[in-house]
Amino acid sequence: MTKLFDGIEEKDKETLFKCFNAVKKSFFKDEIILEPEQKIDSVIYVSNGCIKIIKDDFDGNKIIIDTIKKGETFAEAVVCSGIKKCPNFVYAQTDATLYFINIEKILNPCTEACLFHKKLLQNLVKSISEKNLFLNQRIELLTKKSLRERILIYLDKYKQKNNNKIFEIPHSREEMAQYLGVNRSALSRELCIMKAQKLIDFHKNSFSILTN
Amino acid sequence: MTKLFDGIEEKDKETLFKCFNAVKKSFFKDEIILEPEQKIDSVIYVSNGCIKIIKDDFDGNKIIIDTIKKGETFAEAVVCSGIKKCPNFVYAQTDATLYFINIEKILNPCTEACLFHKKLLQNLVKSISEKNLFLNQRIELLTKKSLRERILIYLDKYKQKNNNKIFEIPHSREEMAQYLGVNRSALSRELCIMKAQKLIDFHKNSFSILTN
DNA sequence: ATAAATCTGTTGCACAAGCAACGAAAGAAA
DNA sequence: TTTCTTTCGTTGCTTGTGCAACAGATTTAT
Repeated sequence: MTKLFDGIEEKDKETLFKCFNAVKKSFFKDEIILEPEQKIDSVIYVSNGCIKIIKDDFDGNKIIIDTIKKGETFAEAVVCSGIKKCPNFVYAQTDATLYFINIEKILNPCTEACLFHKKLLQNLVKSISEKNLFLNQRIELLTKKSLRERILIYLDKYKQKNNNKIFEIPHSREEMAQYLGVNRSALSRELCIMKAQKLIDFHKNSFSILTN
Repeated sequence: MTKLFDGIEEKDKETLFKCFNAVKKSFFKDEIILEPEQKIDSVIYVSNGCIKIIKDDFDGNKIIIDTIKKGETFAEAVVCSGIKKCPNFVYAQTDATLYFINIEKILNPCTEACLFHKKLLQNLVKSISEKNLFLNQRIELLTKKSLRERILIYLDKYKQKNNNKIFEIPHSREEMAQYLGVNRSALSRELCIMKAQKLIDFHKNSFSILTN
């Protein structure tokens, strides 16, 4: 995935942040950064630490939407779409330092000659587009009716990514179930059936697909 | 939804197309415009007619992904993401005239003084972002386990859009089922049960939610 | 090392929803 | 009008998967 500041060096970031009048804020572990419905008009850059985005279901279920790590940004789509209301809770997973960069500053040419502005805009477009494709893939998966189909699509994705017979998945079973939109124990059951039928093999998070 | 040329007048479009060296092509009804895996590096503007994007399932199921009408563009996300391979079939639903606009031309500042370039870039970012949010909403819906929940989320969406007790939905039952990721007859069954339980009411495509 | 907590697999049960097949209603065509 | 086509509702049957509850395994904390 392309990041907003890809291809821009650390020292140049400083220049950009100044040019953008970016606001620096620090948060302690578990502190709330944003709440649902809160107004937001900035892309947020994680300079240090790690934050998590959590969806609070009506039913009280808390689902981790995403984890944003050092050097990454988030909220691009929300602020660029003009909605400008935070759809989820955002917590600090660790102590964290963030930069809030007003989106208007990014979208409008800077008065000073700002060399990296063009690159930044292109990164913005590219990263949102990539996210878009990712979401499309997930929708395709979620519209499959059988759990087995979903599992196979999921595994195939990580097989291609690792490009190896044996590959690692980055999720726990619970997370995987969440991604596939199914019940954890049902997932566990189906995985074991597939293993018994010699369709796949796995040990912990190492998987392989046994096609003939 | 924001369109790529929102806020840009017809006569100015001409200027832009020239500035971009856009390629004009015409297609007859049912002609194939793009095939899966085909290389693509242009955003496509539908100047006349109407085209449809169709996903060809391994199983042979054909699913209409989207319909693009006169004045709209498509393929933004694919070409901006750098994938640059068409993921689906694209057909002409009617006779159609299209403009192919190379994405590099859009992303890079024009040598000539092109007044609308900035606006165009901002539209691009906004429209992809909006699409992004739309996809997120759909994912949220698709991860609901019960059909009833999905129906209610779906209806609520169109209720808010129409902002009226009685509102229209833009899908046939088959399309609605496809959007919800469920079986059509199961959808029909559940809708009627909900009507019997006085949770909702509907006649053809007019719906209302009977909350107390 | 021991205890506590978390993660993963296992199983029985219930039921929501898939599927197929058909008929009624509505709309289009002749 | 009549006929054909498409859409929608209806129903019986079947099954995949949700859910709950527990057990074993693994990891983390004390």
